[in-house]
Amino acid sequence: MTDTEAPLQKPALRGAGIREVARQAGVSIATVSRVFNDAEAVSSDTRERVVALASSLGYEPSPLGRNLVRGRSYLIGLIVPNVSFPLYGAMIHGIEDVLGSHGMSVLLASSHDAAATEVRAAQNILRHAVDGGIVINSMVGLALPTQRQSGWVHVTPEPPGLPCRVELDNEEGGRLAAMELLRNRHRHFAYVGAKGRESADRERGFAEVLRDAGFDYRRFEGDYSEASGMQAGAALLDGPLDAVFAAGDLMAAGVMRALHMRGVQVPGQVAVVGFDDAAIASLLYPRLTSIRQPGYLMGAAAAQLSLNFIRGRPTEPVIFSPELVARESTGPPSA
Amino acid sequence: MTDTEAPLQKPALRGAGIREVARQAGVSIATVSRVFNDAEAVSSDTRERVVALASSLGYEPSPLGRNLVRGRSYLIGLIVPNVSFPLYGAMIHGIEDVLGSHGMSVLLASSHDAAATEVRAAQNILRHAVDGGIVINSMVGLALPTQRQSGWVHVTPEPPGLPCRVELDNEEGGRLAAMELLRNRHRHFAYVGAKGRESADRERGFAEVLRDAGFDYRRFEGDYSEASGMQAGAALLDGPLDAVFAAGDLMAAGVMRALHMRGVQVPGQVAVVGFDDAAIASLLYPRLTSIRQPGYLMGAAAAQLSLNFIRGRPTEPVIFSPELVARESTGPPSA
DNA sequence: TTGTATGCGTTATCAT
DNA sequence: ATGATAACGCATACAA
Repeated sequence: MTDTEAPLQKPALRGAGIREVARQAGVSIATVSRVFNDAEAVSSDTRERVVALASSLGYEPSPLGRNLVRGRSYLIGLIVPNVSFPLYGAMIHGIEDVLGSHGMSVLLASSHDAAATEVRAAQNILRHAVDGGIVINSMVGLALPTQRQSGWVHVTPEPPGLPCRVELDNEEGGRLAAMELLRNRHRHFAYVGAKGRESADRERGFAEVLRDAGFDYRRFEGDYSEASGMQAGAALLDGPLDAVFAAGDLMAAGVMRALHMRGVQVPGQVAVVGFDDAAIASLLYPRLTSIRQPGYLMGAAAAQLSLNFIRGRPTEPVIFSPELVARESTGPPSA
Repeated sequence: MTDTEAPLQKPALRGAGIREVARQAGVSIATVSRVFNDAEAVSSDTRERVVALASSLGYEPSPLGRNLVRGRSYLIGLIVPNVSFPLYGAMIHGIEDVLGSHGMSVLLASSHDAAATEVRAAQNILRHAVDGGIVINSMVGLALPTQRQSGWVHVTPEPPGLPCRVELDNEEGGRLAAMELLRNRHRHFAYVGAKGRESADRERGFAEVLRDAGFDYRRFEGDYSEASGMQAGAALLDGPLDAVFAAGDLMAAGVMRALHMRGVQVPGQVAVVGFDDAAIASLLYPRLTSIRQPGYLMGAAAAQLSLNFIRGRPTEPVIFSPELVARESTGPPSA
């Protein structure tokens, strides 16, 4: 993939500069600059002349020069574990929208769920004089913003002390799942979780509601993969079971596949709730009830936080509430 | 979301500049520059002194100044319809890897499958003096690179005349699907397509192989959505049917759901092949046989093309071959 | 309203 | 091996 370093030929041929426009228009470069920053007053006469000449010469102010003199790049770095994960896609959408409406753009780098790659991604971004940055589910955590001044907002529950932070109320998510399952009069519950604080928070909420209703539950620890969900499904069938809450939709899919392979009806015999409301949730048989994270809004909030920071405004953590998306996997048996 | 335009406070506080480092080290700024571009020879004595002082002052060359004098931004614009779509995610991965290994970064903007948004995305990117650009499945087509000099590579089959282009051999994909279905001795075929050239190419290959084998097929036009796939499934059951090729995995999922709802066994009674090998393909019941696009490689190729263009090298279209990923939906009946 | 002049932080050329 | 110094393309304070 990496070929021998090539000659990187001289600066790409440039079009007319501000000087040439000024010369031909018979004005100073200051006036041309003013026209394009339409801040101060320019006589509509000269303005027209300059605009006409500029467009005929194909002139546009160079972002490079502008950035240098202004001391900013209008770039916000974004480190994301995996672009394809639907939740992150929604966040990116929100980030782009907010940033775009403020004249900023997204400099992307993926961490691919590995600490080493995340560090490389950060270095890649830091080479670019970004005005700020957003990191989704950082594995490196606080070690990141060390370089240069801070201004990085984290979208993750991990480092609880962080000032610039957007997170989901995972405990509430667990509560929602438990309530949905209780509503359908189940009795034998199970939680399929994973390592990390997110899963722990979800389980805490789940356990709390069940306890208050006088129920206990069994647990299985997976790793958010479908395979681990299948193991969970198989393992849990050893005992009485009629309701499963999985900390991720992929694991929920795995549980459902395991049940399906053993002829267990969903939701007839066992109800299943997932987490994230990924695109696959509505494509499974039956369609999967899930706890949705408001990804778009979380991304938008992160972007806004970043902008606030740049502008020197005080920032404080934003916490979002999840939402239950009820589908067939907890509803009445489907055809 | 858009608050009142804020004061955008003065240039972020800067650290020590090259001048300060030079002064304290008792050398000229030229020498400091040389140290950080370790191109020419600098006596290891002064080099050490400069490096030590720079790190103690927290100095790093400013990308802004460097970019200005070099006339490039080390940025490649990337316009993608939808970040979440797994195929595009794979492409982005490839793009990032190649670009990153050449010191370039990705400036991201999503088009969200709408022409208007794509144009906004392009404008957003063009504000940044990118050195080049990649656009995946452009809806605007050739209207895009008009502004500034070209240098944009397209990942799409749409404008066949484009010099900088990466595309998939969709016809071959259709052939692969037909061969897989023929291999399993089916007789009553159907194609579920959509508008656009991609679908047309896939159908052509599909039809060609079937014709050579002495078979005909029925057709249904959807729009790549699961819902349209369900309609197709329902409609096609009006006639004899034991093999379906859908131009997208979502439509294939819809077909399978429609069959499932009517008690038709897959693959026992009807075999199904999808396209793209999206993540959902391996999560469905049964797991879906699909035609995989080598997304990572296509992205990598696009990035390489873009780099070549920047370096003034000749570029020519790259065409990739799809690959059959055989799973349960065309295999023997599963448990 | 417009022009002059300075500086932004760096690289690169040409001396030395 | 190192130092002056001239760009790079623009914004802006100040003067007119």
